[in-house]
Amino acid sequence: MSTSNRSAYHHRALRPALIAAARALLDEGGPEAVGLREAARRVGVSPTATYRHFRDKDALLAAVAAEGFREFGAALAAGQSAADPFAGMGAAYIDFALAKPGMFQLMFSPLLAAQAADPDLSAAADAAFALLRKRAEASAPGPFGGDIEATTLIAWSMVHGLSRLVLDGVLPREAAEGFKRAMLARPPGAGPATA
Amino acid sequence: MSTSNRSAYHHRALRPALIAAARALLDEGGPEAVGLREAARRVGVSPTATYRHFRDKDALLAAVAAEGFREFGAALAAGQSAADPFAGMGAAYIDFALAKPGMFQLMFSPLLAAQAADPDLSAAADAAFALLRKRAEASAPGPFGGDIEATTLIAWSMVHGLSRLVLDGVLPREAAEGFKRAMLARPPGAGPATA
DNA sequence: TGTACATCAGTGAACGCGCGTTCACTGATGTAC
DNA sequence: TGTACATCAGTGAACGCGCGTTCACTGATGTAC
Repeated sequence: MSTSNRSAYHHRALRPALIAAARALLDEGGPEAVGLREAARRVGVSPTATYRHFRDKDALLAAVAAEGFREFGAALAAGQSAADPFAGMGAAYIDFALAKPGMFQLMFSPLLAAQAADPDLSAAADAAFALLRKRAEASAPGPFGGDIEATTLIAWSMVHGLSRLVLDGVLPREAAEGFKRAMLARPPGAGPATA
Repeated sequence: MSTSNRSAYHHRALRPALIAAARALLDEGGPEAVGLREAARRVGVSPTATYRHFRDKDALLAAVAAEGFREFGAALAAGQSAADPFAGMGAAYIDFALAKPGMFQLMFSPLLAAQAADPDLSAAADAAFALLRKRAEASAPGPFGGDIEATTLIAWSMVHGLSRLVLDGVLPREAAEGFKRAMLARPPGAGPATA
């Protein structure tokens, strides 16, 4: 390691290290568990050092969430290359939420709206959401009519709601499997049912 | 007021007063904003007095959530007496979430699972959820097949997801109206689409 | 009707916690000449 | 190649905050006799 034997005073990669530490906290205890001081402690740096790289706590969270949205977009894109693209993307949505619950919760927290001015976060989120819309566009008319707006809204709401109900412990994890099977049996993108 | 001129030492109705104060905090700032100390402060009583009526903070929150679930159940029941019972109940679900966002978030927070042992909360939640299930039962087969489980899951996920996406500021409030219109146009309880 | 006393419902002070953020600072780096 | 110096990236101490919870306590209530 060429970086390990240099002076410890200058970390040289504090920003990504702080983001990584915040992610670890996110994984361990959800959005509530992420703190500037604790992240700094994990990296082995004083709390103050944080402010060299992030305006405040929300800026750090926004950076983490942006990373999350990029991974989310990639997962959705990969999902739609399944035999049934619509159901595939839906399954990818749910799988992401269940695999990275802390991240998912952060991404869909009020932070997103509060940090709307953050170009990195906004761009990452918009890109992911655009995938959903594109997919609905390709698959409309859905079972609720031909409106693309409505198809997007309904499909998105469905996978999002299922994800949250499972994450919040209202529905058991197996519900996600049942849901994915039902989606596959007759995805909303399959058009009107053939009676 | 026969109660106003008695000694202030014994409040006589501290429990409901604390619940009401907690609800007010919930309305003002969401679940995060609810605190034992602040609730006690509002009622004009020492923080310690709280412990005469609630084991701890979570017990107070559970009492508030139970109240919420009772109102939620009543709203759902009222909603299903609409011309289209399925869409009516769905609209009632969404309307409740948007009208009482703090309460809705508390009800569907990890608290519910954490306080599963609380009989009052469990009963209230189960009663509300049973209504959803009953409605799906009456309306199956839905557009995803005849499985009652699947119909419940899908319809519930839909309205829940839409509610959360709007509450979290991801979708604009108008989306809820568009969603309700789409539901009415072809509710999942209407059975397979007539091509 | 009056009184003793158990019980109930409060008080007030304190503990320990961790947080986000600001301040004045210093050590390390790298660039211009 | 060496040196002066601006800039950058850290430090350490402190502020003020509010929280949940525990402790030993006291004032008010209501019931038995």
